[in-house]
Amino acid sequence: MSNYLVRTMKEIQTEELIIKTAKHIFFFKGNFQATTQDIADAAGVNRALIHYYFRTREQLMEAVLKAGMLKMNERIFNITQLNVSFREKIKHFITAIIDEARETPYLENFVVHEFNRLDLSCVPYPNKEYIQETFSGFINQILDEMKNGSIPEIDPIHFIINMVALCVYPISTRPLIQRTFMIDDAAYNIFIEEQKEIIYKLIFRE
Amino acid sequence: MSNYLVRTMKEIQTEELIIKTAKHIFFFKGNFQATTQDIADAAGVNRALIHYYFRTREQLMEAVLKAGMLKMNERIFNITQLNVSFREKIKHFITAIIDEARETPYLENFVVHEFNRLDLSCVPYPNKEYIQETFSGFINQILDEMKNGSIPEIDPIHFIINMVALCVYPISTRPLIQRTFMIDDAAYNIFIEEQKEIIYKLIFRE
Amino acid sequence: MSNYLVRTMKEIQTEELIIKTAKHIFFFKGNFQATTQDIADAAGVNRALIHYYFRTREQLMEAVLKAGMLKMNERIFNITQLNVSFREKIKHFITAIIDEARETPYLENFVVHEFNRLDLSCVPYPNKEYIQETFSGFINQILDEMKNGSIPEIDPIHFIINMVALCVYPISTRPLIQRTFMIDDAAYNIFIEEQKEIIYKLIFRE
Amino acid sequence: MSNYLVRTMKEIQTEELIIKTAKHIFFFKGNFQATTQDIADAAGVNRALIHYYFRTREQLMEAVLKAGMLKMNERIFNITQLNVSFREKIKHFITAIIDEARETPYLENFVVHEFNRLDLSCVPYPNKEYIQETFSGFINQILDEMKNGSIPEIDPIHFIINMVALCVYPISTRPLIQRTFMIDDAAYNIFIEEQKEIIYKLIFRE
DNA sequence: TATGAATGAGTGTTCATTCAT
DNA sequence: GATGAATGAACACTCATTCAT
Repeated sequence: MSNYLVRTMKEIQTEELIIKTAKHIFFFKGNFQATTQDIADAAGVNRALIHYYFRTREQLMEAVLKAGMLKMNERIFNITQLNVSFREKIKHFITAIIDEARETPYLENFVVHEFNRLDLSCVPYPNKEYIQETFSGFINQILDEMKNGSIPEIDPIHFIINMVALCVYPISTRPLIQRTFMIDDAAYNIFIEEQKEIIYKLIFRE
Repeated sequence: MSNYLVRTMKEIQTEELIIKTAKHIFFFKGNFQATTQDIADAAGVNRALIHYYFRTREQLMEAVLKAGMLKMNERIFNITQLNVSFREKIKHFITAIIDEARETPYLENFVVHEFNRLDLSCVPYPNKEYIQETFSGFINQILDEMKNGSIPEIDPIHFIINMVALCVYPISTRPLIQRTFMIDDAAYNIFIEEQKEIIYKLIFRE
Repeated sequence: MSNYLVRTMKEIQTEELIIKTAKHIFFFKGNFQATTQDIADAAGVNRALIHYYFRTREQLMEAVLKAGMLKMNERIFNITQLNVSFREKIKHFITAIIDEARETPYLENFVVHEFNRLDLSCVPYPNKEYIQETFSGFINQILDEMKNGSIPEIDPIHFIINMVALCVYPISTRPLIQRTFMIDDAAYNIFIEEQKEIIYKLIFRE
Repeated sequence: MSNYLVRTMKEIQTEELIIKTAKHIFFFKGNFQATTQDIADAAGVNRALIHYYFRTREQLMEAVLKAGMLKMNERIFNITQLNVSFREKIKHFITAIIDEARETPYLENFVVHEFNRLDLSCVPYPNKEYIQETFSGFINQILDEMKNGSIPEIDPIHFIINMVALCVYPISTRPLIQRTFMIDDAAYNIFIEEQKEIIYKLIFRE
């Protein structure tokens, strides 16, 4: 392998390591106030390296935010691309969102938090066509299912948001729920697995 | 009125003003990084007064956190105390939670955020008996309704959490949803009102 | 004295102390790279106090720069206001500039240095009328003297600048000259006193 | 040509390029705070190369300072070596100093600045004999001219310094003067050319 | 020779906190 | 009770410097 490639790989590795660590801190740990030192320590690198690769904390945050938004878009995009029955799609969707939310329980909160903190004009608007393209097929399928009566007739946006709400909310508020109802970690994992089934049944009125 | 009383009233007023302002910043604005200066400015008081009344920022945060948890408990407690039919109770519950969530959209996120930040041992455990007392009547009522088939038979905890999820999630993630689906403020308010109806129908399978 | 006045005086004292120290460091010591810590140490105050009063280092620098420019303007203004003969005026001017330059040997260099560093548009332009008003009387007097032959006929601007050059240059480049010609401090002070006489004689061709 | 020679030439070229660029930044631009990155960027080389050739920033500064002092010495030395009449010598001197000062307007300021910054013991003392050798002929010539009355009788050191002052000061304080008297660039160039004539006439009382 | 990656020391700045009044 | 002044600790960020290649 040439020197060039070795260097490039090293660079990418460290940069990747930093952003991966930052994502873990923000999305998984939910420590929105994490300092550059916190991130550097967690990544096992020198604090100045964060500035070497991202110049400012803010630019790192932007990179993390963009990655977070991309992750959310992909979550929906992936499911809409599946070539299976509607019921199968929904089953996959629920499982995928819940399982991913366990890995990044504070993803949505972080994104909302950054939206509040930033001048929203800084955050690039989603491409309207891309969104429509991504959703239109899925939304049409939802409308079809409503017509044939397998699911209740409501605005498909409500349908999607409610489905996501039922998946994500119990995970993003997990510490709160566990304390309120005094559920331990093991029990909560079971609780979440049951939730998958419950959401599915709720949607299809079984 | 004696000087003593005047001072006391002033004290209470200022202390209340500070905590009220802090709650607004944390629960409504979602600015979890707010500095004591931010809070003092918003309250129109001198920064040092915050320390006069609360000693440290951390103790103010604790007071806000406790107020937040109390607010959430009361939300549920109030509804359980209503002497109306189950369907009416649920209708009230949905309306109350959604309307309150609009006033404090980041209440849950803030509490979770503080749980993550703090050594959990610092936060006083909820009184098990109090929780049971509060919920038991409501849970029994839910179980009754399940038995007579008006709502699906699931763990009542799931039932409550899902109902709250459907109410709170669309409000706490409002900025995210508005951007993703390009919904403006006016349309979103209508969206939320529709959501009340949709949740009710979803619960009672109408 | 009322509390208000005491506090105000304290504030002004410290703020004055900081800027006075900064002026000493920049104008007298010529340490243009002085850090806020250097200034704070020299003033015997906490570094954060500099930010308390001036918010940023840059704003302190601006205040110092403005004070420096004012000082230079006043130097010329004061001399033009004297109600004495032209020869007396020049004698006063030379003495005043040299004596002041000894107290602030790097004043001009500092101002030029800041001009180079800053976007010049930030530095407020001198008021053309004010400058004209200040100089016009003096310039007319110079022109009169030229007409009656007591001084050589040149552009009065040249006359003024050259006079200042002869006063300031030997002081602002003092370390350089002392080393080049191996002159010790005592000898240099004598040298400067002689210079006063020499400039006067050079101007009036005595 | 052998590899060795190629490397050596490249080495010298790059080293020369760096110091030439540094001199330009310090002597011409007057940016005394220039970082190694600033210098590297201006030279179009990698920042680490500066350390490869000069080990530390300080050693580069020393090299630049030495070059600056040498430049100033040569300026005087060159003129003393000319085999022309005293008046011609002075005419050359004035023109040479002013024209060179235009190319390195901050040379003197930089040297003084470094003298202030450094422990003076670091900067090598000028060789007394060399200075005497260089100046003695010139000084004797000045003394001769004083005796025959073509120039006023003053300490020759004063004579030299004042002549340099009149040449250098209007250039080193150029931004300050231009602003004070609101002179544009074109007019200032004319101003400087006039100054050459004025200094000559002032010295010889014409 | 040349360079990107990496680091420790330092710099401006902010902040919670304390104190005298 | 209320406030401006003052401070130490922490923060993001910069910079000269080193090192492996």
